[in-house]
Amino acid sequence: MLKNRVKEFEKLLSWSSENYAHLPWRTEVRDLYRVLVSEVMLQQTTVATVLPRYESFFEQFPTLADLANAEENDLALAWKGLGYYRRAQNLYKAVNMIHQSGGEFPQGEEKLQQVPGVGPYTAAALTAIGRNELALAVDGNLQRVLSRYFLIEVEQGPKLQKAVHSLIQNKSFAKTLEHCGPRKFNEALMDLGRTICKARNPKCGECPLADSCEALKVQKTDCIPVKTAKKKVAISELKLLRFLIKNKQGELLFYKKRKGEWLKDQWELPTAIIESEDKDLKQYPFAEVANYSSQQITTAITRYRIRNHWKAMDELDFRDLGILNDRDFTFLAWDKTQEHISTASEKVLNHLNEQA
DNA sequence: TATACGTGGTA
DNA sequence: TTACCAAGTAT
Repeated sequence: MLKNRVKEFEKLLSWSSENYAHLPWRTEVRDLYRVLVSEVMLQQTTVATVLPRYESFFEQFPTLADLANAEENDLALAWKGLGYYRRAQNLYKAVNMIHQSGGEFPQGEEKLQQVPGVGPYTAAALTAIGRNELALAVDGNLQRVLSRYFLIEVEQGPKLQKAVHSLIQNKSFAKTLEHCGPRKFNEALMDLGRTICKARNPKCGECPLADSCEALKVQKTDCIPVKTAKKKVAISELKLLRFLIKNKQGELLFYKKRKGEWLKDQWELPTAIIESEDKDLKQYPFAEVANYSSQQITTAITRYRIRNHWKAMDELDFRDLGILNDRDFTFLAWDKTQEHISTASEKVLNHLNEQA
């Protein structure tokens, strides 16, 4: 019965030929290095966030060898603002591994997954989109589109990802994929998921697959993919104080975040917790300090909403607080430095700069 | 298997 | 404003 779907997927390709998103990484010829970088950049990130950084990244690191031979700090700087900074650290490991083994990417999804930062999705994307070989790159879009289309009522998460990926085990489905062209097929499904078969308010009226969509037939597009039963982690309020400690040159004091902390290897303004709903939070020391800014800058990280306040202080007075004793501190000209300063610290400083 | 990991946009 | 969403992976 899947056989009957072939014609339906031809409608998808026909739709795609009219509505194909001409994104900068969708070149005629694909360089696996570029595919890897774009796939990693796009993980859990919007296209709009990646767009302004994509070209400049490859001006700076044109080839895999260039990135492998670069200073890791330069990669970290190029990644600024993209979030999930571990991705950049894994990407650096990945290109070095591949560079040292001759510059060729491993063959097959299984071996590709041995590359740092490459999981089931990226391995399949390198194969299907990069190499145009038979694979199904099951990201959030494909999970949503295909679980609706085939009415796969498996709870969202790794189980659904596997269930959708297993469609490729079906000979008829695989044949269709091959017939359409793995790259074309995967990209068409992604475009459909992003623009039509959206998580909220899908535009089924404009969908080329509407005639044969099982979820639409039974009016279940709203409840597929099936939401997980477990309750969502609550957002926790956090009030931080950022200390502004200047030396005679007007540079500010920063410290480097360690392994196991948020924003590992980034420089941050000396920071203390003023208030926290999460009493066990160990990211910063607690401190009782008076007379800090009444204004605040709001930031967020994982499940914390952060209200950032600030306070100018002498270095000696700061030392008297007795917090962050054993840290790697340095004075930096924050707006000129080639060091990686955290987004939150920069936001506070930019705000103060604009006021001045 | 559940949780951690950033950030910006939208309803 | 809150809640959710966006081309996942590592542990």
